[in-house]
Amino acid sequence: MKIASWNINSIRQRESHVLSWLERVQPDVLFLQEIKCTTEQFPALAFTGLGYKAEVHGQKAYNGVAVLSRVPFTTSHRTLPGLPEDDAQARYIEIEAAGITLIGIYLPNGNSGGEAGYAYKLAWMDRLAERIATLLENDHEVIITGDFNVCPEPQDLAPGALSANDALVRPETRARYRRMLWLGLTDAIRTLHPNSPVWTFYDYQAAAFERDSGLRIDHALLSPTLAERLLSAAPDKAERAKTQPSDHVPLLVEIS
DNA sequence: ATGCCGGGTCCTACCCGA
Repeated sequence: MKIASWNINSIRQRESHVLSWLERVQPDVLFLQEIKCTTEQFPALAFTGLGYKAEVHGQKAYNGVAVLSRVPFTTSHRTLPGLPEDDAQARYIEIEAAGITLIGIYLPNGNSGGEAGYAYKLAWMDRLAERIATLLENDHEVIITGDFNVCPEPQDLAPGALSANDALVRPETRARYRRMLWLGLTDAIRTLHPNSPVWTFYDYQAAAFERDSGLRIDHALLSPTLAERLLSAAPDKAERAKTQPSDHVPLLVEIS
């Protein structure tokens, strides 16, 4: 089973990129983040032709997540359980397919909106850990993938790419990421690439891609029995070299 | 480089991303 994630930075700008990537890679499930459109504006029909059914949680202008699946699935949640009822940010989608709970997230960046913006990020991470704990307590097999906006460790950012107090690397951010690992989840990409730089994002500015100056902020976390079935996990760097790319590259995880 | 690009929208100067 091939499970993928991609922060696409506007699906309307990059529909053709997604279509060609689906044709080439043939994932069973692809989670998308930052679709930057409403549910109604999402080009679901374009993917139906390739055999993918879409579930979309859109929002005007910002955020927005979706999942495309060519295997049968049911949708269990479109918002992160535990968040306030009036939270309108489209950042979470959870489905059941092939006996697995699959979660796609666009975790808040936390650098805008001052301390309140950062507190929102931390609260979101707390609710996410609670959701994962509940699923694991109920013996679900779980994969959670998406744009986490977290560089888990110092080797997860190129030298000089971020300041020490950036919300992606602050100690409180990293502590909450570690808490998810300590619940029993495995970081699929780092587990299979323990000692090499792995980037999933390259800034559009200052020729970051050409300088190989990136961040590892998109992740795939697996529950224990899924981790035992892990075959491969890697970002698809070639997508970033294409014309008008997203600033993130797709991740692909393969499970036996 | 606390925004150098590249999305978005109150259509055009400004907000946001990482």
